[in-house]
Order: sequence, then C-alpha cells, then structure tokens
Amino acid sequence: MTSAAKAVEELPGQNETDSLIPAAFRDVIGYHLRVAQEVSFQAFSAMLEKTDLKPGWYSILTILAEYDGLTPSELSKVCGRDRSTLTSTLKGLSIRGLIERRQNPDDQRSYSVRLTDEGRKMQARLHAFAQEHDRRLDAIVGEDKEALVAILARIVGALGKG
Amino acid sequence: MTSAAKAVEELPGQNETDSLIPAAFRDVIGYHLRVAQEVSFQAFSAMLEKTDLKPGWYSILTILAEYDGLTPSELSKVCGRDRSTLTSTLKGLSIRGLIERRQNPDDQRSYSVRLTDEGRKMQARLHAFAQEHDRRLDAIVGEDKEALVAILARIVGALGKG
DNA sequence: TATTGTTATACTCTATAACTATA
DNA sequence: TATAGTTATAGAGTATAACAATA
Repeated sequence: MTSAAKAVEELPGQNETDSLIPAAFRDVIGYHLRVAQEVSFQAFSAMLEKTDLKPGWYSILTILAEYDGLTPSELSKVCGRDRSTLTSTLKGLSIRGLIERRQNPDDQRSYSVRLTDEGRKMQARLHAFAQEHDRRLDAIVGEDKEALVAILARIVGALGKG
Repeated sequence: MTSAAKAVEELPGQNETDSLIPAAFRDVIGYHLRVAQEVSFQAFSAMLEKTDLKPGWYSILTILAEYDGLTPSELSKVCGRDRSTLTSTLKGLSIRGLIERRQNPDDQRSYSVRLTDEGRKMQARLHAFAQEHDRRLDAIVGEDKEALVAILARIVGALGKG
C-alpha cells in the first residue's frame, strides 16, 4: 500500500463518508464556500422530502408571496435565471393548484402569476422549514452572522453575474 | 402594471442580468451562501474555458498530485463523491494522457491512478488559474479570510455530509 | 458473500437556440 | 423586427442499483 493510500485509510472520522481535506484546498475560500453551500443545501433539501415540491420551488413561491402578479419574464429577472428555466417550475406549481395564471388584457403573449390560497399556505409551510434551517445556520455562525453575510454579498458584488 | 412589476422594472443595476434580493432572503445565510458560491464557481469555470477540461477535473488532478497512486475507491473517499461519479472523469483524464492506470498485482479488480508528466503539467497549469481565482477572492474578503474559512468549516462540521 | 470498477439510468439545475404567437 | 412564453436539447454534477470479475 502506498503512503497516500495509508493516509486515506486513516481518515479522521469513524464512517466512510468523511472526507480528507487535501492540503492544497485548506486555505482556499472557493473550496470551503462550495462544501459549505453543498451541506447547507442538502440539509434544506432533506427537510423538503416531506413535501412533493423541489427545493428550488420554494424561492419561486417566496418571490411570488412578495411580488404578486409578476410575469414569467419578470420573475426570471428577480431570481436571476433564464426565463426558460421557469417553465417547468410554473407548470409544476400550477398542476398542484399553488399558482394561477391570469391573462394580461393588454398583451396576449403574456400573463401574470399569482399565488392561490393553497399556494400561500404552501409557501408558509416551506417558509417554516426554511426558517428552521436558518435558525440552525444562525446557531452555528453565531455573532459572526452580520459579518458573514456582508462578506458573501461583497463576493457576489465583486464577481458579479458575468 | 402592478406595484410588484414596477419594483422589478426599477432594478438598481443598468443591465438586465442584475437581480433583486427579495426581502425574505436578505438576512438568510443559506441564500447568500448559494449565490456567492455560484458566482465564485462561475468565475473559476470561465477561466478554464481556455482548456478542454471540466472544472470538476481540477480537484481530481490536485488530489492525485498530493496522494499519488490512489485507487478510484480511495479517490472517491477523498473527494467525498460516489465512486461511480469518477468513472467518466478518469476516462476523460486517461484519454488526454494526463493519468495512467497501474494494475494492482495483489488485487486484480483494482488499479492505482497516477499522474503522467503531462498530467503534472496540466495540474500545475490549472492550479495557477485556481491561485489567480483565490487571490481575487482573498482581495475581496481581506482580513476576514481566516474568520470566514473557520465559519464555513464550522457549517460543514455541524451539518455534516448527511 | 463482499468488494472493485463500470454501466445504465435518472434527477436537479442550468443554459442556448429555435419555435409560436403576438406586438 | 422585437418580445413573451414554450419547447427541444444539452451539459455539468450528482446519485442509486445492478452487473461482471475477483476476493
């Protein structure tokens, strides 16, 4: 067995899902950002297994709770995704009776999206999961939260969407 | 036009790729984590367009540079992914002459993976891109870097790989 | 029986390009 | 011509289950 293989065998944790952090990644912000976001997203996703909604749908419902009556194009701007990515989400939400589409009388090509009463209830339910998740993260981060959010926002501002 | 639609129209930035941050997400760590990781990863990916390698391959090359001679299973433990996800990556690296597979004389089922000289050169080249990206992030984060990495590591430790 | 690497398959998230129907 | 929404397609990243070869 090579020395490298030995190092792998001597993983610090007890179970085989633990992973080493290669030395080349130890002080790399991008690496830690990626791994932290991954575990955070997975923890949130796990909570949503009780529902039949995909994790990404929560943000759409929440945007609609805040900006009621947006068109798909407007919605795509708010969430920063291409409008084509919204089609299947809106279909899924519509099939479940969580949103309704209202034809725009001034432009036959377009329509506005509104939460139904059921949609509002579901948004509230998912929001409760999200808040539980947030509280967990807040507890982990502690008093550094404001600083953390500021740093992350700075990264987004500096690297942009380009 | 609804008031929500007006808010969208009055997006702060000049170009249409800017996105609002819905109030419900403003103080949510998970949201900022996701967006920051996304722009960071995209910035790094953009640098790798000069090569014919996928962004994820850099980490495999770098792990091999550090732990030479791992088997695919060992490699999968180090990078924390299922071993089936490595097959196509190893094939891609092998086709390009960046790694070589050495049959394990003690176990005919297995083999060890080594970087070729070309592989080492390519790893160094990608590592230079990564370092450039890291320097950018370091400049953005500034003196808070140690604290940031500590917080992110804490999140990973607390939420685990669940 | 258990493990190794591979294959087949599937799912999430995303994007681009082309299509349609309007404008 | 340009825009709104949709469709078709693709690609990166991931996972599970099953398979053949070997242990």
